[in-house]
Amino acid sequence: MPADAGVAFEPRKTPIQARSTVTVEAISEATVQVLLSHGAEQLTTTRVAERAGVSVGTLYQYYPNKQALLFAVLEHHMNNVAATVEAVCESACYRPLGEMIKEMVEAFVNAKMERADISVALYRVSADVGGPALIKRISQRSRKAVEAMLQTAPDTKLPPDKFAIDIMLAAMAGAMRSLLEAGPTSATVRKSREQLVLLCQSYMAAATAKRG
Amino acid sequence: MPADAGVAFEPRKTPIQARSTVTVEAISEATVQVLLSHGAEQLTTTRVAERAGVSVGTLYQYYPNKQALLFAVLEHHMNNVAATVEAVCESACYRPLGEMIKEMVEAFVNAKMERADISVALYRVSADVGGPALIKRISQRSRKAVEAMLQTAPDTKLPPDKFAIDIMLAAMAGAMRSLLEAGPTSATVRKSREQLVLLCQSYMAAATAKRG
DNA sequence: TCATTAGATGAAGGATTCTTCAGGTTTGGA
DNA sequence: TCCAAACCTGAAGAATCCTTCATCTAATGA
Repeated sequence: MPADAGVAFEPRKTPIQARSTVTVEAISEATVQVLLSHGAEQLTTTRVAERAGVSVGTLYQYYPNKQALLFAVLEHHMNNVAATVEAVCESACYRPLGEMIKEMVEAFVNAKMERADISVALYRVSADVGGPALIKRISQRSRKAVEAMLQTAPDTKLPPDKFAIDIMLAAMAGAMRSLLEAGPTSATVRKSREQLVLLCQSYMAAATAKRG
Repeated sequence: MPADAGVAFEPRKTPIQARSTVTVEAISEATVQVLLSHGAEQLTTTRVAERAGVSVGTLYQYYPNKQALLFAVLEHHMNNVAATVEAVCESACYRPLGEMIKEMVEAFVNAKMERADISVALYRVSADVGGPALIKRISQRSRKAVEAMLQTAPDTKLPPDKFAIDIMLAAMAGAMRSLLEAGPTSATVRKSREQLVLLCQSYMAAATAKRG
């Protein structure tokens, strides 16, 4: 059985006073900072607390354990990206298929690049914290958003396949991961974004029969 | 700086007698077994040695540290997959573009599925062992093989772009990872393989101008 | 003002793991 | 047969790290 079965991830205490709200945010931000400066391997609860300017005990008042802390940061980051994609999906309804895809893919790439360093740091953490399960959950949300958008496309005949959308999103995310981990230049990013758009466009065009 | 900077990965001693060759293989295999039965988190050098039927000391005679052990297993697995892809690329030269891609993608999917359990276990380990660097190295090998194959395609005009091939391979691997981590049924695998072929075919068709 | 609750502290407990090394066993050749 | 090299052993050293809890301080409201 996987190591992380049945560990509590829920926060232990909810901030009530303004003071503790600040503390919790400081801890969250410190986690990212430590991840960036020391790497996942060297991230200890003590170090995070230090960086946040609080004591370890305080950290454990809001996060039941180290995993929960990392999970919270991962979740926050992924929610950000997913929310961005969902927003774009809504605003791109009723446009031609190619444009929809372009908007969506570019939004995704841009959201990831916005905090490229954090993305890379979190890749290293993801596996130890139940990342795959979280990814599955969030991917599903994104898939629904994309699916809803595609159904409003004027130039497709077949209803877009759930399965195909999943594949497309996984491919997009996978290519992006590979790109981020390679430490891309801004020129590389531009070119990748363009190619990724083409990739998704051609696949979706092939997966949904065209009318005219 | 990343945690794993400057650690020795080279084997400490090379097996000479037949006895030690057996030992090293037993350790390698035991690593995979422990990975599968206990997960990456619970993998300790002592447990691996136990499973291999040797003492920890013996393990450290051939692997300088735990990372090196995991890295060796990861490298072995990835080399396997890469070699399979390269072989197929050679044998599919001079065929129409679509067929080439189909052969290549199916070979990749099949190779990954062959040892699906190991693949999943290794995903969890990859980040802690310098996986990204290894992936980069091996991807490059695969890309060259694919590139060479594509240049023999009779029905393309533009020379296939290095960059585009990288994107395609990363997308393919990323989608496959997502699939494997979801624990697919054999029906899902079949459908995914088919869709992945379509994804790569349509992208490559779009990226290389056609003649007839 | 004072009692009550929220919040913070950090030394110490407890547990685990990686890795070494001094000494024993096996192998292969002379 | 005998020795040197190869190989194996596993208890113990050493280093971390996670997490707790008794205690202290700050805020709230009556």
